[in-house]
Amino acid sequence: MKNDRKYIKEKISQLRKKLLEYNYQYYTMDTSEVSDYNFDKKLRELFLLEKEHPEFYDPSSPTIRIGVEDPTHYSSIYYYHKYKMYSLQNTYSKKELMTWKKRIQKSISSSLSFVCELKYDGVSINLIYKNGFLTHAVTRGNGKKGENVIENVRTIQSIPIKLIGENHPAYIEIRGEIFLPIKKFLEINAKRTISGKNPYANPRNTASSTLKIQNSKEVYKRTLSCIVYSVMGNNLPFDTQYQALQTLRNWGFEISEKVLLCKTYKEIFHFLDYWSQWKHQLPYQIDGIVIKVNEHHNQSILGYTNKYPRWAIAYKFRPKKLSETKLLNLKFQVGRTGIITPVAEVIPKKISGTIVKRVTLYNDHFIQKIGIHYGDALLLEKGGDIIPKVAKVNIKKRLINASPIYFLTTCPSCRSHLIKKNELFYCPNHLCPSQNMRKIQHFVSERAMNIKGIGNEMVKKLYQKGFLCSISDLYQLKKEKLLQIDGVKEKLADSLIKNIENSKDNSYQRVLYALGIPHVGEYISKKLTEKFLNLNSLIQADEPQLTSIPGIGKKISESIKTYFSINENKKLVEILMKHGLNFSSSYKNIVKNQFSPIEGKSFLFTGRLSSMTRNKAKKLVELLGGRVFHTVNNKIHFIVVGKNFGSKLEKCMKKNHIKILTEEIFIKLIEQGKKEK
DNA sequence: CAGCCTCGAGTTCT
DNA sequence: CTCGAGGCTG
Repeated sequence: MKNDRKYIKEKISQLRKKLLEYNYQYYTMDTSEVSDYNFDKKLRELFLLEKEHPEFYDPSSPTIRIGVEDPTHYSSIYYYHKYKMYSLQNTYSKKELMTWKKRIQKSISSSLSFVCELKYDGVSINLIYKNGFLTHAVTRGNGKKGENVIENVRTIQSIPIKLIGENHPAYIEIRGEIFLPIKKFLEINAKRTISGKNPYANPRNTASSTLKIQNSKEVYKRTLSCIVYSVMGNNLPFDTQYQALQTLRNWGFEISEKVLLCKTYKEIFHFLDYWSQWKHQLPYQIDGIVIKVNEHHNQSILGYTNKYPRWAIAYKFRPKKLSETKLLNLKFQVGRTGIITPVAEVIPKKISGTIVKRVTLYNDHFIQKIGIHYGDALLLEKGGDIIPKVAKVNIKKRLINASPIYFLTTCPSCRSHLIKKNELFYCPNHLCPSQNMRKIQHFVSERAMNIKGIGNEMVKKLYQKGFLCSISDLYQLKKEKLLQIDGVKEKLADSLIKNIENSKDNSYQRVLYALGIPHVGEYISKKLTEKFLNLNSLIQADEPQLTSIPGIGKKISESIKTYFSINENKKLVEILMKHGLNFSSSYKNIVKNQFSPIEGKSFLFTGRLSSMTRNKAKKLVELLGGRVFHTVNNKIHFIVVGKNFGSKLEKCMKKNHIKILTEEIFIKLIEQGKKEK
């Protein structure tokens, strides 16, 4: 009996080892010692043994990747990325690429090299390995938080469950792209068509929806692929992008099939031209080329903006086909701030998976630039594959008597004379019915007061019936009025009333944003409510007080002053206060504002710090909600003085309000700031 | 004052 | 996602 167990254990371990090895060979070296048939046979054998002997369970077993694990096993599906997943700055022109290269070269004195990789058109994924084992696979989501799709990702053969080799970092995140080879995509669609289902629009969408299928065995059958391109973590065993790729390959991953390490425009452009010509020969879709600064230390000098790394750019191939449709009608919409937006209504046309009926023309400048006439044949593309955009007009199909488009001179809603400010036309009437309705729609919207059940359509109906003429009417809306709206019955009416009532609990910050003061969005609202703890102090604030907030200048402060000087707005705020909406910051907010040493404060550095780089210091300050400037100005609270400091210190000493800190005190502040958090 | 970055505002469809 | 405006840096 004892021997028997020992034998089984040995057998299981052998099978696991062999399968992992085969798997690696098959998918990375393009050769295999074992046929698919044998591979499956061994896999099945292992599965049966493991099922009979659960005591030998091991999360790294190759069987788990084919989805035999109990799906109820998952913990929560949402997962925060430890390192933010950025998107890439992209460009369609070589000229812009040259500007980019010149720009980054300005901030870097040493010689730069670049790595060019193919940009696979798939779904971004963040693979988390702890001590060499795959533990999570998280979709990009919004860059900070994604969905854990580990069960499905385990079925992907080109992703190792255990990294090859030894001494792997304790924690790493590997970034890659999951995609579906074109051939497989066509097969899946052929099958779907036969069984009467709608075919998928393109391989990318298919890969994306495949990752979300609940049944991992189905996912396994679809044979997704994955390539990886970067590693995040501490003390990584390489210091260039090129080495990172080689390391990834040694760990058992697939990397971009073609990689170029180079220095000059000429080399980069040659790579771009080559692949722009030959991309169709590849068995998968690519939508461009990614160009990255090779050296990690140069990457960290360049750093990141809020959205992208400054050290990388995607050169995208022009979207393949433009879809032609016809301009049927031109509508002018009035936004909540009075901006008039022209929207083209076109013959419905299917473009990469969705039917497009309307497309924005932004403003008059855009219409003139493209040169659109009534009845024109419009060529559409999809910006980022979601929002349709007019690329150009098919001039050949223009009718001889086609008339050019003249922008409106009066508001389509209230007939007021429009005012032109820069490129935009505004309706100046702040009582304009259309603007008014838009304001209500904004007020109830998800990001503002988030009143569920009352969306744009509902507001429109209520507005047209005269039940909802201003924001404040919301809070005296009676059930009997709601019941007069099509499709509203007892149950819905009750829930709407309840949701309106509940919205009174929203924070001051949300309420302020919901008012819709021009130029005051979510971010500025937040800043304002942190500095001015109730509405009264905001109304009474003068310009210098307002502009002392980073991000608020003359225009925004003027807009705020103007808003509260208009009678209707004053009345509105008064009524909302009576209804019990929040017009002061919560206790938590007040405490945060008063006691955090870093949050909301601005720093300036001079001289060299001994315990960290300036870049690191900057990141720490920003992480804790502070700001870092590089030149002396009136918004600075602290100057941190290091070795060999420069003239900035002298300039700061002339300004009485700036506190001078040594490095030690700065570090203490940081420590304290971390504790508060 | 140019150039960069961030924010606000408007938009599409499932 | 995209465009333009506003704010800030150098």
